[in-house]
Amino acid sequence: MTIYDELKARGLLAQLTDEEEIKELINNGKATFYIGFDPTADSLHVGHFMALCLMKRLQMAGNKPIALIGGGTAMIGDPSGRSDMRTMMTKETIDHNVECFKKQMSRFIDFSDGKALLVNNADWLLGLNYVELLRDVGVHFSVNRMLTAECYKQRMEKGLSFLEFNYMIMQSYDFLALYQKYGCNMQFGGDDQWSNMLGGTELIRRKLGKDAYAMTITLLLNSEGKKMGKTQKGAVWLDPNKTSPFEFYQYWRNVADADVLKCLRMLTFLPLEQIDEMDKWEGSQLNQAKEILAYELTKLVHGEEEAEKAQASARALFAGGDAAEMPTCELKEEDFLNGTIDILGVLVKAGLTASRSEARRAVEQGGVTVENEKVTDIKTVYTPESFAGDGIVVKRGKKNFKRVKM
RNA sequence: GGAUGGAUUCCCGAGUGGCCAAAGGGGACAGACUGUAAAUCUGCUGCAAAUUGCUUCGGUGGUUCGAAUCCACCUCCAUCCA
Repeated sequence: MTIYDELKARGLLAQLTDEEEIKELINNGKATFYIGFDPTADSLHVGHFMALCLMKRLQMAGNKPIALIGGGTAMIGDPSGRSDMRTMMTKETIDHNVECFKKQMSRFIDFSDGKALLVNNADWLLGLNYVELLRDVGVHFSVNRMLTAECYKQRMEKGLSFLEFNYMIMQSYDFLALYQKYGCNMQFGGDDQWSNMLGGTELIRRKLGKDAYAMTITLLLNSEGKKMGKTQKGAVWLDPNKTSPFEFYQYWRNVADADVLKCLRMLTFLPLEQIDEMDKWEGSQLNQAKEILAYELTKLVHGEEEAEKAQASARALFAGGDAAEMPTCELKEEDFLNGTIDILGVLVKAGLTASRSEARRAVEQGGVTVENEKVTDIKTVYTPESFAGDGIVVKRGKKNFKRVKM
């Protein structure tokens, strides 16, 4: 199976500028392609992960990837898919984020011996001269055309600043710069980047009279049409300090039935035959598929050892037993008042609830369990001895656990 | 710069002097049912020493016994005019 067919079978391809040409290039390892990542946070998240996987797949097929970190474009902020303006980031924050991105990326992509490149567009964007750029690049953009672009449409209602309006131009300029510097002839990105990417191919054609190609990856949406990889608390991060391997595992373990197969195809490296086999599964059997998905992804992101641990913990916990690997928190002397701490205090200290009021509600509604015993009285108190040794397991709801020690 | 409309709790959105911690919906959370799923039903959704107290309705001052509601100024947003 060719790489192109595989990508297609996995449902990764969304839009392509020239299907035949792109097929030809990537199947024969003749593509030098880039994917841009704007350092808007200090860790990559699931959305980035998908792009990195694509990079890896194409790299394995002999193509040369360029990972572009948008240290320059992040100064502007991409309006695509946003209903309001991003908060502006300082240069320092961006620089810090760029460093974090670099570290995380090198775990996934092999950058040795020029097999892949890692560049930062701050290197060429920040030094640009305004008037020169206008004359050089600005002439090739039609404002009328730009305004009809999908990525600006949503913003026409809410307002769009000139700053953000220029994002497309910067991204197009990136493509041109990479084309000239490294012979980069293709750009990949999320489907929400389509109009920005077209800007680049067009600029190259007008400026150099050469052809360059663009291809977008399907956005990972759940069955409700929302972007996956987001929780109430925010994104699911790849940084174990921001999203622990256990939480990461649990996120995938809990995806909806309707989304498991799609996730397996798009995110894992499991052979398609194996996934097609799982496609026949129904009902509660899908639970196994979820377990596989969670395990595979945790393994890819955090390594086999962490994946094993997360899986073992999850199995033990939901089977009602005890688990060695569990989020733990330690109480201190000062958490006790007159030698005791009440259940509300424990819940708050363990981070299981945000406030005592919330803790009170949880207990009153029968959602709190300590050592597998339901707590019904909000006045229940504990002494330091209760937390001695391995501590006690406090549970709020069905899926929030914490081992509380002294 | 001018005119008009607007800013309410996580989001949308009612409220236009006391009965307002603020309707309704969404989301989130908890319970039942289940398969760590979905759907459904129920509860719940500012904080706390909790039948009470405290802080919230863009900001600052003011009127009033009493302000999300009235007045003044300011900030921001939208639309139209320049």
